[in-house]
Amino acid sequence: MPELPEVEFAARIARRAVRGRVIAHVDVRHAAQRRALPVRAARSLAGDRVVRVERRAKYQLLRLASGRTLVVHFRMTGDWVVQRPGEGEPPHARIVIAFTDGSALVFDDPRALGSVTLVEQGNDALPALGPEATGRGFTAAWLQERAARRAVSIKAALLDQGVVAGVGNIYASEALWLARIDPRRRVDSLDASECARVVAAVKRVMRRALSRPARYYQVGADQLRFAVYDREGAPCRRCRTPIARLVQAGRSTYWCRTCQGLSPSPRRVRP
DNA sequence: ATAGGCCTGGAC
DNA sequence: GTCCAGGCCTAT
Repeated sequence: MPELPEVEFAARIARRAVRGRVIAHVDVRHAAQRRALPVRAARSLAGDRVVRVERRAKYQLLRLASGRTLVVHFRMTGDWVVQRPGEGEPPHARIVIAFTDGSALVFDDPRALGSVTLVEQGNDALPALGPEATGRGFTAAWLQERAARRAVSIKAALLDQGVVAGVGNIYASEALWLARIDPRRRVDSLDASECARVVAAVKRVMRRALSRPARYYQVGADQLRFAVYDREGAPCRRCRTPIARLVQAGRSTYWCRTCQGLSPSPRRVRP
């Protein structure tokens, strides 16, 4: 589900639910999660306190009073469930962070691909990341510089977290449609004005998503949220051409062959 | 640059 | 049963 806007939304939920609370115990319920958070590490969390919750790209950082950091990544299907005292657990509870007041923050993750890791004070909590997709540092000049002589598509470049952080497969397609850029274009073939269009479009789709707190993505649900994603065969909102799907680097890309053609000047048809 | 792996559930 | 899925890492 989650790209930058959804993770931001989740971080706000976590912030409200856990800031200042003292951890009673942390239970790791799924063997796969134990690779990232071994039993020893989980056990060491008892008695620590969450002092604040930050977000960077698709990561959430739970800063602890001990100076350590819990780094959370939702991957495909992770999410928080806030559990009040006495409430039951969600069906796919993978990691339960229980607090001394009886409440809990539950990492719910059907596919169990997400991760929670404990990073000691002084160690890097995160890998190298490009500027935030919504940030001032993400500019046409930056994109062009990072794209120089790279033989990847613009679509793949947008998914590269070292180029721009927080964009995922859905909003990459959405942004390229908005910018009217063919997703198959080599990123180093974009000129300055095309880069500027892409950057503006990424920021626009991110901000739009941030302004409507849609927490979940569900296949087939709420088609109105997306212009092209998961709309193969449905009419383009600009020109009525059926939306096409292609696979790039193993991921689906949705696009409009007319609006996003390699040649300039797409025709526009009144809706 | 691409395929495969991690996992499970839902759609078909 | 088979195929597909919003992410990211590793190996080829």
